[in-house]
Amino acid sequence: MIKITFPDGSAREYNKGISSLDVAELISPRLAKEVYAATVNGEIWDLMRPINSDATLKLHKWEDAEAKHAFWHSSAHLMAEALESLYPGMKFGIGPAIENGFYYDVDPGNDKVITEDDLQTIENKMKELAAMNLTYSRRDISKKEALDFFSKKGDEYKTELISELTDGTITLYTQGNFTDLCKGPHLPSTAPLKAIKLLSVAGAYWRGNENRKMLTRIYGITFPKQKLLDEYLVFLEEAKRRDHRRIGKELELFTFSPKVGMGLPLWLPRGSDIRQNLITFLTKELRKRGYKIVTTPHIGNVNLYKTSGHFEKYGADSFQPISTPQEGEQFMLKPMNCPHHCEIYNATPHSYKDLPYRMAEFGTVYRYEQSGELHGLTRVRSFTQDDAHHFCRPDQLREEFKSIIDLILYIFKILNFNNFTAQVSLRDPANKQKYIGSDENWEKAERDIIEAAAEKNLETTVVIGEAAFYGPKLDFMVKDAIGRKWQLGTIQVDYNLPERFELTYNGNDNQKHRPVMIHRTIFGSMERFVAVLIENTAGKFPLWLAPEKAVILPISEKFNDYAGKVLEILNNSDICTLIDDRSEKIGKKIRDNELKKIPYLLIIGEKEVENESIAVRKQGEGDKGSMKVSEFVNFINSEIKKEIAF
RNA sequence: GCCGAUGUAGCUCAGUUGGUCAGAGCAGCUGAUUUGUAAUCUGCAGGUCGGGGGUUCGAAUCCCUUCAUCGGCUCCA
Repeated sequence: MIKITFPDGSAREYNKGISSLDVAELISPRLAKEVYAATVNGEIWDLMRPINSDATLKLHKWEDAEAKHAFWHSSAHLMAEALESLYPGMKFGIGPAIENGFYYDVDPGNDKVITEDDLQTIENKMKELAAMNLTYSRRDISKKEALDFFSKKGDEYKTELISELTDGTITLYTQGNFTDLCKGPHLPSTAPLKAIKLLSVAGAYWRGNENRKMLTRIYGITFPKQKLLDEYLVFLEEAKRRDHRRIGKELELFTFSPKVGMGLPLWLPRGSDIRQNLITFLTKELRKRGYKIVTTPHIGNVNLYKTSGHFEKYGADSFQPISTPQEGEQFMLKPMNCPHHCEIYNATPHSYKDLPYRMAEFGTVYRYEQSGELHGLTRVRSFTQDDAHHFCRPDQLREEFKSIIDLILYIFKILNFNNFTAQVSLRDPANKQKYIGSDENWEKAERDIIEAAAEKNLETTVVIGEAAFYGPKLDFMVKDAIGRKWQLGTIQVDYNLPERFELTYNGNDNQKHRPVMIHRTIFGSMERFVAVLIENTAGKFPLWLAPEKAVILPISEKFNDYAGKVLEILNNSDICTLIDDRSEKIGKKIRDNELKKIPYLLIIGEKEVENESIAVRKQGEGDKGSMKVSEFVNFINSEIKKEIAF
C-alpha cells in the first residue's frame, strides 16, 4: 500500500501502482470525468501513469492551467495525427500547448502549401479521430531507439531535437497511428476533445531562427464542451471590436497613409486632443516632482551615436544617415533621446548637491522597424516617447529608482490600468558579448533593480537575456484586446553612457565623479499608450481625456439660437463642446452622438429655452435631468478634478 | 525581412464557373419635415473594382509584377 496526500492535507491509502485517474474515480466517478491531469510530488503527470510510492497528489480540473495544458497538448498531437493521415510524408517540428490553445509547426514538403482553406478539412479529420476515443500511451525509450524510429520515418526535425536530449529521459506518446516525441503529460484518451476549432495558419522559423527553414504553423483551440468553444469565439469577436485600429478609424483618432509611409502615424484632431491631454497632465505631474523639461532636435550628428555606441550596435538596421551638400557631414534621425540629453547635462557643471538631475522630454524618435512588424499604433516607425533621464549619484540610485516605480504606479492608477505585469530584464550571462559595460556595474545594477522592486512590493517576473545592451531594466507590460503583450513603461539603469559621454559632477571632496543614469518612460510612447488606452476603454475615454466633453442637440431648428449661446458659454469655459444642429429628429441625433462616445449630450427644446437650462444626458447612461449652464460648467470641472486628483 | 492571406464608393460589405456586374446599406449633398431622449421621408452624387503589365472577342473575376493591409515568425536601442 502507498499513502497519497491531498492538497487539503488529508491522506488515504491505495494499492501500489494506482493511477491518478483511479484515485479520482474512487473519490467520485464524476470527478474522474472532470480531471485532465495531476500533479504528483510536484511534477505534472498523465492521469494514467502508475504511482508506485507515497506521494502528494493534486488533481487538475479544467479550471487549472495544468489541465488546459494537457488538454491542448493532446489536441496538438491529435492535429498531427490528422495531418499525417491527410498529408502522408509531412514532417513535424514542435507542437506545444500555449496560453490559449495549441499549435503545431509542420513541414508539408516543398511543393505543398497549407492555407486557411484547408483548416476545415483538417478539423473534420480531427473530429473523426477524436470520436474514435483513442488512448494516449506513454513509452520510455532509449536515445538510439528514438533516433532510429524518427530517421526511419524521415523526420529530420525530430531527430535534431532528440540528438540534443540526454539518454534515459526520452519518452514517446502514441495515440491511434501517430507517435510523437514528447515529455507529456497527456489526456488518457481523445474522448474529451469534443469541441475543436482550427484558428489560423502562419509561417514560423524552425527553432525561431530566421536563418533556418520556415515551417507552417497551424493554430487551434479545443474545449471539453461546445458551449465553451462558442463562448471563446464570441470573446474573440468582441475583442476584435475593441481593436484600436478599428476604433481609431471609427472615432477619427488617427490614420496612416501609404503616401506618407508605412508605420508613420497621422494623428487626426480628436486623437491629437487625447494625446495632448495626456501630455499636459503628465507635464504638470513631472514639474511637481522636480523634473526639468527640455527640447531637442529630431536629428543628430552621426558622431553623437558613435560616441553613445548606438551606431555600432544598431547603425546598420536604422534609417540610414542623412547626407548634406557639405562633404563629410552626416546626420541621423534620432532613434532615442539619451545622447542629446547627455549633452544637455554636459552643458553645465554639476555639484553633488544638485543631483539627481531629472530631465524630461516628449521626444519624437524614428526607428526602422521591419515592415512585417508594424502594427497599428503599437509598433510604428515614428513615435513620441515620454522620455526622461535621471542623472544621480550612485548612492541615490536605489531611492531614485523607487521614486520612478511610485510615479508609474500612480499614473497607471489614475488611468485605471490594473492588468499590467512587471518584468525584470537581466542580461544573459552566457552571452556577454551582446552587452557593454563591466561585470561589476552589471551586477550592481541588477541587484539595485531587484531590490528596489522588492522594497516597493512589486510583483515581478525575472527574464534572463531581455536587458537593454547597456543595462538591466524593469518593464511594465500590458495585454491588448486579443492578448498580445506590449511593453509600456520601462526603467533602465545605465552606467555606460555617463562613461562614454564623460559626464561628471563635483563631489564634496572637490573631485570629479561619474553619475549614474536612469532611462525611464511611463507611457512608453504616446502612440502605444493611446492604443492600449483605446482598447482598455473601447473608445469611451474618461471625461478629462475626451476630445469633446459635450455635444448640444437642439430638438428643432427653432432652438438653434439658444443652443448657439450655450455652445459659446461652454467653449469659453474651456469645456470643448460641439453642436448637432442638423434637421434630424432628436432620437437620431442622440443615437449618432452616443455612438461617437461623447461623454455628455445636452438636449435643448422649448422647456430649456424658457428656464435657461439644458437637459443633460450622460453617454451610455441616459437622461440625468436638467441644469443651468453654469451648474453644468461646475459639474464638469468637478468631475474632471475627481478623475485626475488622487 | 520571411511564410500565408486579403485589397470593390468616405465606412461596412454583395458581386456563382470571365459575358448589361459596377451594386446595397450607412455617411455626404438636395428638398420636404420642425421633431422631447438610440435610426423621418424624397431625390442626387460617389468607384478606371489598390497601381502597372499580360492572356482573351471580352477581365472586378485568370496570370505576372508592384504597393499596402491582416495573421504569425524574426526583430524591438
